[in-house]
Amino acid sequence: MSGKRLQPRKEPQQVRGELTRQRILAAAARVFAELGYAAGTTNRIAERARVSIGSLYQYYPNKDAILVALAARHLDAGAETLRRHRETAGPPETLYGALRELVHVAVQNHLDDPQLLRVLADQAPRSAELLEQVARYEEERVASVRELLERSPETRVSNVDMAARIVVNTVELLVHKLIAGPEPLDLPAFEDELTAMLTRYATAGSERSSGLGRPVG
Amino acid sequence: MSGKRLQPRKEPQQVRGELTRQRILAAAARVFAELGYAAGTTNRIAERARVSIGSLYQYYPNKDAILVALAARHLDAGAETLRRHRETAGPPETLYGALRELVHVAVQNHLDDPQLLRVLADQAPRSAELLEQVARYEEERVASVRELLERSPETRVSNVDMAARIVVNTVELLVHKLIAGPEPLDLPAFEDELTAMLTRYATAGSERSSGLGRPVG
DNA sequence: GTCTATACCCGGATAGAC
DNA sequence: GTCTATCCGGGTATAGAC
Repeated sequence: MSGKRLQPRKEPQQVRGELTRQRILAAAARVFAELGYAAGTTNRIAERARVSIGSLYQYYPNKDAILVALAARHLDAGAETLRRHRETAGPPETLYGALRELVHVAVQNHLDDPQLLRVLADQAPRSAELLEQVARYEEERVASVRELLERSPETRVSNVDMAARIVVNTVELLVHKLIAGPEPLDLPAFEDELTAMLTRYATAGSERSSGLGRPVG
Repeated sequence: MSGKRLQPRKEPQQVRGELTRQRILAAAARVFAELGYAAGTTNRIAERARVSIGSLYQYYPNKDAILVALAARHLDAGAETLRRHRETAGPPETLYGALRELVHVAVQNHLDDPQLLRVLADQAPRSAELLEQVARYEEERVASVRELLERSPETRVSNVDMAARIVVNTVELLVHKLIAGPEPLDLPAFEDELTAMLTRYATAGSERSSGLGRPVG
């Protein structure tokens, strides 16, 4: 009973804790991006976060959990990117517009830390949980594109299922690879060309019928 | 000077040696394909090859060398696939034919061991040597496609450089991912659709002008 | 609640017998 | 020329002091 300590310590347990948690995550992002998953050791992450290895393990039970947290953060960012885009651009009206949105959002979503994203996609340990989560997400997008193709009167593809898989994966993979690649990329040109390819594919050359900005060629 | 051994031992040094060498390589292919590079330990490879770990290191100086050998073997197979294809089909005459060949050869080249190919492409430790070798190979193919696009009168793309990069990478990445994927793939349909996408892109919907087998749509 | 020190494990690679 | 046994390094994770 000696206390004269009202308003004790604000709430450092919560705030500072969350802060160092973020520091660790940020450090992990950079270390994984630079060295890959295998060479990105927990010691190195702790060092980069200027936190001892012991502290790191107080926030994350193991190395894998850090990667999962990073992945979750990326998925959230993806949804957020789409939301913000629609906030100004509105929902797409034409097939061309939808495909352009698909491409644009993917590009935006990979601009911040392409290297890390590549590690996440390529070297992530295929834990059943994470694997399933990603698969479900992809399935979702494929279904959405398939629906888009079916609904749109401009569509000319013969095999809608296959087309949807091809479109989604093409965007995803190309963006991953080309943005993360060593040589700098002319982003607007890239978006234009990729969107053009997808649109011409989906409409079999009848892209005049939609609200195409520039009738390429 | 005691010998009564003419025709001594045939030539077991050469023949049996090369044989176990191949056994090790085959075992490594399966182990890497199943477990990935990190979890595919040399011990496990030796075990699978029914060879002791000591013997393994007599044939390969380190783990990485095994991976490089595997990669080299794949590149050779690629060239061979192309050669055999042209042997019966002849060189492509039209833009459509060239793109179809590009797709078909890529698919054929990934049919034998897709899992392994994925490990090779994704998890290979980025040793400068291997990295450069792959980059050069890709640059080669991009240049070839660019030339193809420039030469062909049917071409309608606005940005030839970008288009060539997109085409080559799309084929490479899609084939990797979709063939290695869990769900079975309708190969002929896949080849048809992918070729259609690339052709429509390159010719901007004027694919009627070439020797197109089926005017899709 | 953050640190240091270290236990524990496992993989790559080598030594040396046969 | 193939084996067994082992070294050595390093990475994850924990114990326990402060």
